[in-house]
Amino acid sequence: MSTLPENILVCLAWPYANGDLHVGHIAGCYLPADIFARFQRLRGNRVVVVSGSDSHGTPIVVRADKENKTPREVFEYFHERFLQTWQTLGISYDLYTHTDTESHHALAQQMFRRLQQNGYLYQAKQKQMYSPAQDKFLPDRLVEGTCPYCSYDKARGDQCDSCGKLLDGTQLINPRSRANPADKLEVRESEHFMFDLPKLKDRVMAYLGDKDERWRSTVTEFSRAYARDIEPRAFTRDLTWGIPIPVPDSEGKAIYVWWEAVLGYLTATVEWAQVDGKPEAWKDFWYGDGAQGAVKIYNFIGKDNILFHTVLWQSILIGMENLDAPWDAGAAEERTLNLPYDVPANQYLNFGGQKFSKSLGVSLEALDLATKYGADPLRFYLASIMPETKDADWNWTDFITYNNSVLLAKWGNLIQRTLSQIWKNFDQKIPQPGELTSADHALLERAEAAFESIGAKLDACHFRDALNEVIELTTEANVYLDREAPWKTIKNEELGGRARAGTQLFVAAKVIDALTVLWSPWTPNLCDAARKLLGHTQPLFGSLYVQHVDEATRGHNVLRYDASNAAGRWAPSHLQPGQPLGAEPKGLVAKIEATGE
RNA sequence: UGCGGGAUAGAGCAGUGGCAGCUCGUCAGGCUCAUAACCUGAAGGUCGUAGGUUCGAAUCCUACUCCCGCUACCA
Repeated sequence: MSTLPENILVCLAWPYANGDLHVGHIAGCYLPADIFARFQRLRGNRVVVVSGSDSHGTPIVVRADKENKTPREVFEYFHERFLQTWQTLGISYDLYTHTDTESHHALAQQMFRRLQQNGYLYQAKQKQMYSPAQDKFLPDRLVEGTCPYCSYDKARGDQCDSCGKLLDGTQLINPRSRANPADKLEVRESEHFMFDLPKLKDRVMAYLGDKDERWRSTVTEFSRAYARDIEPRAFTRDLTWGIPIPVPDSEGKAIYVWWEAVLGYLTATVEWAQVDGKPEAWKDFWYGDGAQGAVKIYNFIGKDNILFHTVLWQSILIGMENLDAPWDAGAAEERTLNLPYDVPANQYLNFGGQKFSKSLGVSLEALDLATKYGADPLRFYLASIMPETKDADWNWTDFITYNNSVLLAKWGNLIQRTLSQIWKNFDQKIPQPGELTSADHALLERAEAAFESIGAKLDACHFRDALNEVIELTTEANVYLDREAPWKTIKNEELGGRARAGTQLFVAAKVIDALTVLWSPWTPNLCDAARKLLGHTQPLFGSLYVQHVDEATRGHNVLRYDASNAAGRWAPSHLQPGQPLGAEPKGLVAKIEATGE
């Protein structure tokens, strides 16, 4: 076993700021990452969670044109929506920023220069569609024309919707601009920078070579197959809405959004360190083993992102070695950046054919659902069906059922039935236990052992497996109550009377106390509420807040995590007899009624 | 067309060579502390199709079918 604390950097995929987040995004990436981060914080590790909104790229420009707005207005709107979504769902970022900050721009250009200096960028000409009217190159998506294969006359430059063939904009017959069909397009050559990935292939393959034990096979197989036959990829695009490349006389050339978006993991860590008042702290995660012990970098993503996070991002990190100012002005010696330790990629959550929105009158937008039903029911259901090995489906009936029959009926009810007896019959205080029976010991030992076994599963990113064990222990506590029946014991001196009932309820309360920690990565709000009832005064976790960061020419809002009050520990219960309950227990979990229309 | 993943009880899923499991739902029973919540038991599957390897296959091999992702400036 490694020694604690470890430096754990949790990187979440950067959501594209051109539309709201739906439950599929949450289940695939953000929720598992948050469960993991909360668990690691409870364990006492030094955890930093970073991500941000991806603000560049064509779709944002398209949407902006359509709505008569600037790209910046579009992405800033969705960035604010994302900040709300994270706060409502409790996705606990140490820093959630975006890619249009001055510092990200500067560091992305530094990445470009460093890759160039290290010999990994070269120039090549590419044919692309050019609009004389707009005086710019058009993205293939925005070009329309007749498909050379099936003659469909509204084929897009990237793909024909009729026959499904993948196309190149220059292949279209009678190409025209989708925005302005009168515009006569020409094929022109454009000079671009290419990332010489084959040069880095051996080092990437070596990196992928020893990942079998930890990584999911869906991730390793796919990545190796791709890396084996890797080819150069374009590093620049003809786009004004992006980060300009640091090359003289290259107007209109931007860094292809993918490369600078993944770089965000690094630049956001740098920004986190600055905002946190410890500008050098990012090095503890990106260089060597860090000042305070081993470093592990995790990248949580969806399956569509695998190659970018297992091959291409690694190529950048390796290719950027020996970074200099402004990253690391004082570094004299050669330095290499740390590569991801694990890339737990999930499959997709789909909505296959469900008539969800009609029956309940809501969409599957994550912010709406969390606002309407609360974060915990949504987190719990999504975690229950989390697509770890294959695609899953959102189902309204199941959502309601999972909430009502597991979260409420098993877990909420366990708290309610136990604490209400203590409240009524034991002076609102945790009872003093007498001698423990073998059944008492068995359950208490089980609750203690759960920290080790569930912890191991969480540490290995086996979230569903871990959750099942938490539910199992919750059921065992319910079984214990049913067998022991303190409500009978207290009325029957032959069974031990009030003293024995007090012991039974003490055992149950102690297991509940442990369960509030074991459940907390999934349902943090419910668990903190339960702990208040038990009489605890400090919360398990810290809280999220928005902070405004000013730079030279513009400012931006970031989400941060304040851990100063967090008192949770991933450790067995220390609940003491005599501790007064915090309040009269009543309905911690709300029942969700099916509208039945 | 290539590369990768998936197909197991009504639904959602676990199970990588040794009697087919879990949660929910259904049916029956118990309990009455608890938000009609809790607990026990039962019914329900020829493990996508067809072959093969093996004493033995959901699990390994071959072919096929369907679904998903990548091969796109949709991150």
